[in-house]
This record gives sequence, structure tokens and C-alpha cells, in this order.
Amino acid sequence: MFTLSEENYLKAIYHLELGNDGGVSTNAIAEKLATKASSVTDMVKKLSEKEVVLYKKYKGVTLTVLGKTVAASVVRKHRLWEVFLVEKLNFSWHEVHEVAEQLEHIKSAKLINQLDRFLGFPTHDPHGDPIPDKDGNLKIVAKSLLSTLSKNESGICIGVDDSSSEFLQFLDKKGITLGKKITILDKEDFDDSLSILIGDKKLSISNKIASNLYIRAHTGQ
Amino acid sequence: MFTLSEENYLKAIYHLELGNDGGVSTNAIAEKLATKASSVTDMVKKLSEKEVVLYKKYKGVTLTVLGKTVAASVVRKHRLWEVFLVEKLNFSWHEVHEVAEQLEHIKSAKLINQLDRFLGFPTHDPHGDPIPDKDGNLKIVAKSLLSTLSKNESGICIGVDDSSSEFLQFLDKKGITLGKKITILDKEDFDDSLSILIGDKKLSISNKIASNLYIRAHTGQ
DNA sequence: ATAAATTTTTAGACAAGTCTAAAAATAATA
DNA sequence: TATTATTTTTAGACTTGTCTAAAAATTTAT
Repeated sequence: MFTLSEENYLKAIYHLELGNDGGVSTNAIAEKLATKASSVTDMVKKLSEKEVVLYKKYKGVTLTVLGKTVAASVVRKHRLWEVFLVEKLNFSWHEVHEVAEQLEHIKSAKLINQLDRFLGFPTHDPHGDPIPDKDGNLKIVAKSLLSTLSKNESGICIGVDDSSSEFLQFLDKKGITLGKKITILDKEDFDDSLSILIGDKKLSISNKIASNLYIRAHTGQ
Repeated sequence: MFTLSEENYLKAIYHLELGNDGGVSTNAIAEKLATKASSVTDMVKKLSEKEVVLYKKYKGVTLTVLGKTVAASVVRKHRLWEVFLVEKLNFSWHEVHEVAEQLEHIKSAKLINQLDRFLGFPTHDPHGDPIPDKDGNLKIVAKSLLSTLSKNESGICIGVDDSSSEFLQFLDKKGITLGKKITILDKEDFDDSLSILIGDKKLSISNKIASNLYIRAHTGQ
């Protein structure tokens, strides 16, 4: 069994490993968890004892198969709870993270399995991130950043890169939500801003925004 | 804000105060929380500093108005989550306590208010215990122990005194659930056992069982 | 009312998780 | 490659919540 703190470390390492491949640095973990490098070193030793990470002094850490399973189960719980909050309790997608950070540590296999069933076995959370299955595997969907599409191309909005509350609220204001079809009407060479069609509305968005929106290729019209 | 441990102490004192009136003893709290008296003394001092209990050395503790509010909110969360588990996730009433002990500490006013709404503003948990409202008040329903009814009297089963997993599973096996009408067919002087009619079934139950079942008076036939 | 039993508190210790400051190792640069 | 600069680790301290063992207060019983 793992403590709340241990679970948070495993989750942080899990997320960092998906970005960089290879070992994760002490400092990277410290930054992600808003803690100090010395605390990370201490905890990483404990996790190594428990055989959930591989750790060589000064060489960073890697999750073991066991560690990856534990971390994925925490992520699974986090994302299932996010779906619950949005679908059943009328939370907005920018409000769910903080609460899910707490709910993800509740220990009960039956709870999470029944929740999964209750929600209709969702595959993605409200931000478009994939939900690991019981075994910790996640289905990767081919996706591109909106900013990489060319003029007249279109796709379905399926996720965000930056899921900060501010960004999500900005998207709400603009009417940009998951599942909507977006077509590039024009690209401005000057500042790489885009003119897009979403639903029946025309919008102009900056490159920064377009670089934080994931799109699934949309075949046919 | 209160820690998990502080919330558990407040809840324990809250429940103990409902039983005994007057101050709650250090030992009683220690027993309820399966901890040691010395630990209770330490924590009670902290709670006193935070002005949620009144504490005089050797004289026991009492919740302040603030303390009672905090405790009631924890109890409210516990019982609402129990309803959720039974009504939405198909838990049996004997399985919910352990999970609710964890869920009751999740901090989010919106979460609990929306959960309340989602569940249709329930007034009682799956064991028949009342759910405190937002202000911590609970509606007391007049109830009697089944063992106090006389021959040919009847009532509606509305709660249990002992809500241990074993007792609840025993009731499941016998088909005794909340909301069912129970009629006393006969009382045995010898061992105070009862012959009862529940639904269309005749059962014989011991006095011990009858002393753990709460009944609401049933007017009319 | 005094002695014995019980309850409660104090004193000191420990584990988990964190921190600061300093030392050691690694990486970057001239 | 020698010297900075950066990263990482160690050492020691602190907080929270707990414990044991002993002292103090209260209650019970003779």
C-alpha cells in the first residue's frame, strides 16, 4: 500500500516519463511537486526500497513495471473522477482538477470499477486525456496540434495541451469545446495567428492558442 | 482548515456527545478512535487552541458551536457518500462505511452540494441515520426499538442501532431492509424472542436482533 | 476519610515528510 | 583540461501525530 505522498511522487514521475524518455531528474520532480530537491532524494530512496522506481545516485529515476501500474491506477482514478464531476455533478472542465487531486487517492477497487461502469466506461477525461484501463494501458489516439494544420484543413477538437484553469476558461468564453469541428480559414504569416471556423462561428486565435489545442484528423466533410 | 486527523476527532466527539450528554471523556474518545489516551490529550489541546472544543484538564471535552458545525459537515459528507455508493454504484449497505470514511474528508463545498442535489436531497443514509443539512441540523424522527413493541403492533423499519458489517449482512440474509413493515405476531416470554411478519414472510428473531432495529410507528393497517 | 483503583496528563521518544545549509558529484565553459 | 556553474545528495532540524512509561489527579471503596 502507498501513502498519499508516495502516490503523488509516482504520478509525477509517470507524467514526466511520458515527456522525456529516459530517467527523470530530481529537480524535474521537485518542480512538478512544488517541493525541494532534497525532499525528492529522500522520497526516491523510499520508493526504490519499495521497488516502484529504479534509482542510481545522480542518475535520475525510472518507474519499474510495478511503479508504472501504481501510477497509472492513480491517473485512472483522477480522470474517471473528472468525468464524474463534469458529467454528473455539473462541474466545468476548469473546476475538476483540484477536487480530482483529492479523490484520486481514495482506496477501493470496487469503488473505481463501479464508477467506471456508472460512467459508461469512458475512454477520455474532460480535457481529452486518455483514461488508463484496469491494467494501466492507455489507448493513444493520433492527434496533431491545431497550429500544424494548413489552410482549408479541418479536424475535430479532442484535447488541450495546457489544461490550466485560465486557458480552459478562455476556451469556454470563445465557445471552443471538445468534439467540435474546426476548419482553418486562413493563416496569417505576420504573427502565425489563425482564422478558424468552429461550428458556425468565425474566430481569430493566436498561435499560442492554436499550439495548445489537439485535433484529430477529420476525414470527409 | 482541519486535518484528516482533526476531523476524525471532531466526528468522534460529536457522536459521543449525542449518546452521553455532558463532557466526553478522554478514554471514550481513545476507544472510539482505537488510539491511546495520551494521544487524545495531545490532540484535544490542539482542538482547544483552534476553538472547536472546550477543554478543562481532567474534565473532558465539549464541542463548541464551531466544532459542532465542522463535525456535522463531516458526518453530512459521510452519509451523502454512503447514499451515493448504494444508490448509484450498487454497493450493499454493509460495504459503504469503510469507503465513506475516506470520502468524508474530501474538501469541496461545490462537490458536496452538487452531490446532494444529484442524489435528490436525501434525508437519511442507507442505515437509516439522518443526514445533517448544510447548517449541520438534523431532523430527528421519532423511533422505537422493535423490541419495545407489543404483540400485534406494527411499524416501519427505519434504521439500525448496530451498523456493523456482520449485523447488516445478517439482516440481508433474513430479508430485513429499511422501509419494510414489520408486525409482531408473538412474543416469547422465555427468551424474549419475537415472531414477526415482514412482507409476507414469518420470521423468528432473537431479542438481541430486535434491540438493534428501529421502527417508526405505523398508523393505519 | 484514608487507601486503592482508575483515569488523565506529562515527559520523552519515534516515524513520516518536509526544510535549510553545506558538501559532493556532474556538467558546462573557457 | 582546469575551472566554474549546476545539480544532487547529505546532515541536521522541524512538524504532525502517534506511542510508552511514569507522574498526577480523580474516583471508588473500605
